[in-house]
Amino acid sequence: MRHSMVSDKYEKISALARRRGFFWPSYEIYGGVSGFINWGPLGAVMKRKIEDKFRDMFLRRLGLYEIETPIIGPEVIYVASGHLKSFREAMVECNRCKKRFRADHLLQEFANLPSHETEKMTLKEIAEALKRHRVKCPECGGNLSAPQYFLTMFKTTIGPYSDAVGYGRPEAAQTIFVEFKRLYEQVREKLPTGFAVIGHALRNEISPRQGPMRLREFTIIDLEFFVDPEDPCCSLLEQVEDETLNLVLAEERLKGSEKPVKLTVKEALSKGYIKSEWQAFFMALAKRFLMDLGVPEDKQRFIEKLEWERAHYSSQGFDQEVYLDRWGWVEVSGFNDRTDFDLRGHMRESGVDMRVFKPHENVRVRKERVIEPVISVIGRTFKRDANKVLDLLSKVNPNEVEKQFKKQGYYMAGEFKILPSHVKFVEREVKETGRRFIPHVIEPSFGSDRLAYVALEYAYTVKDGRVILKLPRDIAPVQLAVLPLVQKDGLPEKARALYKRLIDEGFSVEYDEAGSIGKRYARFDEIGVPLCITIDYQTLKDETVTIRDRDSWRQVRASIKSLPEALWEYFRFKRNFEDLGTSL
RNA sequence: GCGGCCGUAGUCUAGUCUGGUUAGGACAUCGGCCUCCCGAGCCGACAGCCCGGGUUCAAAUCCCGGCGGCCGCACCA
Repeated sequence: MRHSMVSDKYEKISALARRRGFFWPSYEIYGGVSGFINWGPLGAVMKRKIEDKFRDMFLRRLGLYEIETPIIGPEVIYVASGHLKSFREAMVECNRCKKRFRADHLLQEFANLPSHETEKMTLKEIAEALKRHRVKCPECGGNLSAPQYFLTMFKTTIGPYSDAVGYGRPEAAQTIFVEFKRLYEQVREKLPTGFAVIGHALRNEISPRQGPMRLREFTIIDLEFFVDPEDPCCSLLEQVEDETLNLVLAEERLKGSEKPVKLTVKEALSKGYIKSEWQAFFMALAKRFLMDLGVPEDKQRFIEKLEWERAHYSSQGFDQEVYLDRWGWVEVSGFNDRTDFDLRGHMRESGVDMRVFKPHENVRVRKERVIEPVISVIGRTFKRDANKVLDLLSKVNPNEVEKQFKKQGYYMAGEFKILPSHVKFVEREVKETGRRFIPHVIEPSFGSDRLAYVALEYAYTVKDGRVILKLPRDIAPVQLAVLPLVQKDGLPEKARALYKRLIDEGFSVEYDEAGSIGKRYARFDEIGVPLCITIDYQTLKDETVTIRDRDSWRQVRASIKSLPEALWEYFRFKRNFEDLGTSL
């Protein structure tokens, strides 16, 4: 961290963003509330174009789908997802110096309790343990307050006078899991398949700062990709297998180093560093995504999360980080193997079977040894409990029962002693038409606001003391500016006609005749308009215009007639600037 | 949430210590003049003491509280 009196890039970008309408803090006229920002006229368009780029790369091209779901959800959802338990921390405050600490950290440090133990403790148990081990404030030795939970979900009630508790979603993922059964039917029971939500999420951060980087309300892009755990191969791997990734592995981090290794996707998988092929695939895609947003590959890395850093649902996780001028490495996306954790949780709480059925290629007939209870004997022996016993026996493993019979002459099914006379073992033919299982989930998740900020930071350049936002042409909020060279001799009229024409062709265009031509170029450079089209005296003679490139300030001359098609190709990266006309 | 520093037009800033005329300037913006390709020049306009309370004849200035920002601590599932 730097103590800069000189303003850093973040400050410069914030100032520009506020002045020109990319982003700024919300509710400023009432003093502002930290953790909330507005995206302005330019920022909202740019952010939407970034989200559209995600839609193109991750959904359209892969045949996956986007859905739109509510932000508020009933409490049970966050019971099932584990957030109500995990999305909070027991904290204590020192009565003397007022410093606050995580209670579990204190217990681990001063009472030598392992983390898996402190994790399970209730508030009461934590309070007792703190007392028992005489834990004091590690800073000043003062007495600590009773532990209290701080829940980082926004809580509300649903309906008037209702005691139905609801929460703002801290991630959009749960709204997908909850609907999985129906969605799976709608895509005609296809696996693998995936659904994305691009929408707001809420997290009641204790003390958010850092402008658009850490918000209480932000746009999350969650893609939940469902796979058969027994068929985890990625069918699209060849598209990315030679893509290189900068990986900071957990084993390296445990040694206290953050040295990245540069490996191809293929290598990272074969060495077992990335456990899931689909995870690796999405990471590679994310790398390309960020490169397309202007972040060079050496400013990107994937850092493997250590066990205790991972979310409660994750079995392996990488964060994609981008190097930023002010904060160093900052997370822009996360890749988690969520296994069947979430669907299993919703099965448990709702009682709905979320398993999918996958038919075998051929119906298999298998001989199976099963337990057949001798009902008459069981009835006589267990009387009232007979049904309970039958239920238990239907779930036991026959081989295990047989083993116990051989070993000790009986088998304990719960509290009931089963004797060999209670059951028969029979060979039965079982037709296996398929299998039922809970799909596993690979989740790429992006913070849209961070992506937008990152794109701005990497676009921000200074040339001859002037700011140029070198935004990739497909996310620039304004595509074209049409400018009469001077404000007389019929040039404005000619320019306005061209402006209308280009608007009609579907471009986002600005018209501007105020001030000198240089001043206007500068203004449009500052908001990242890729091309300026200038109407000059030559235009009046031969219907040609100059097109000026934002980044090189070079110009070409082109006929008005050729513009619409050429420009469409340019903005789809099918044509270079030099090929828009003849060089000047 | 704690501590330190800070808060004057859209932006940057003078003035605050030592209370006192109409809060001064620059850039930006808008209008006009000028202008044949890179924030040119001239004229004019718009626009400000974070909010609340207190002290005082008088508060941008002193005091208290709040809000916000930056940095550090903590937090970031």
